[in-house]
Amino acid sequence: MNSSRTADRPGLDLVDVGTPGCSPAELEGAMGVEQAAALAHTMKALADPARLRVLALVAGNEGREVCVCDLTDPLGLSQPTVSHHLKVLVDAGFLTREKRGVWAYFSLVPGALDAVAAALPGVGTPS
Amino acid sequence: MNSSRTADRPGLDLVDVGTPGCSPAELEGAMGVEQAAALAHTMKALADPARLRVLALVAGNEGREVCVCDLTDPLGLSQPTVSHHLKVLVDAGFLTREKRGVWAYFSLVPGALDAVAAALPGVGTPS
DNA sequence: CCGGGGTATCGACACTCGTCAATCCCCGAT
DNA sequence: ATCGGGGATTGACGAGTGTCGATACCCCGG
Repeated sequence: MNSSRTADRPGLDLVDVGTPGCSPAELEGAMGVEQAAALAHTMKALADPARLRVLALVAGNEGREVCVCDLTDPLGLSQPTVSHHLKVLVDAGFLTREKRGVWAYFSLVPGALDAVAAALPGVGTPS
Repeated sequence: MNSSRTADRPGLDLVDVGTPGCSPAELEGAMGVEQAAALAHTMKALADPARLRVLALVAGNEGREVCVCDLTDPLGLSQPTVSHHLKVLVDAGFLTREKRGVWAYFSLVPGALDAVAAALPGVGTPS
């Protein structure tokens, strides 16, 4: 817990003596804790170079479906690692996995990236 | 290094015999390694509940500038932790720090969030 | 029925990251 | 000049994560 905060902020010491100037809990726009955790969890799935490249590769070959063995070489990662990243992306709702026979084809969920982009705080709040 | 990949994928063995079916490096839209690393580094700054709430708080109080002591209470974090998160956000280019006297006021950089949202692979690429 | 090959899972390891207590710095006020 | 207080930095620790090798699964072809 934080202590102190006994000094007044200059130019704001007018309202009340009880409010010491830092407006302790008067801030608005506070994103809920669960909402922030959920969004952070979703963005953690994107905050990785390998996964971003996976998305770029899948997005760039939207017509042709992409399997795991297509990604190991361009990414320079081992097959278990690529499979792990794909699982993370599928679990986050960015990709869909369609297993036909032995091969697993991945395609990106339309609108998933846009939903994340729109959920960022302050995107539609200019000044 | 990955090995094998000797079998052909069904229905795609038509282009060339030299390409064994998984089209080793024929994928397009491959984001550069540095570019992916930079974007991932930027998104890592956003992939945290505390930092997302900081941005929401700053964005929700655009008119009133926000100092560190304003954030410790709503976030429930200690002052060093809040300062650390603010440093990360400033370093990532999402916030600007303006120190007037003893107090440090933070305001968000307009367009920074939108730039990240636009840099996501496949945002403007619907099918 | 058996073998091969693509894929997913497991265990382990190294590295990064979020958090706090303690401390230091720096500016304004007295 | 001295004091007080807001903010940044340091050091440390626990949790989370990316990576790989080894292995298990499972479907298809012969």
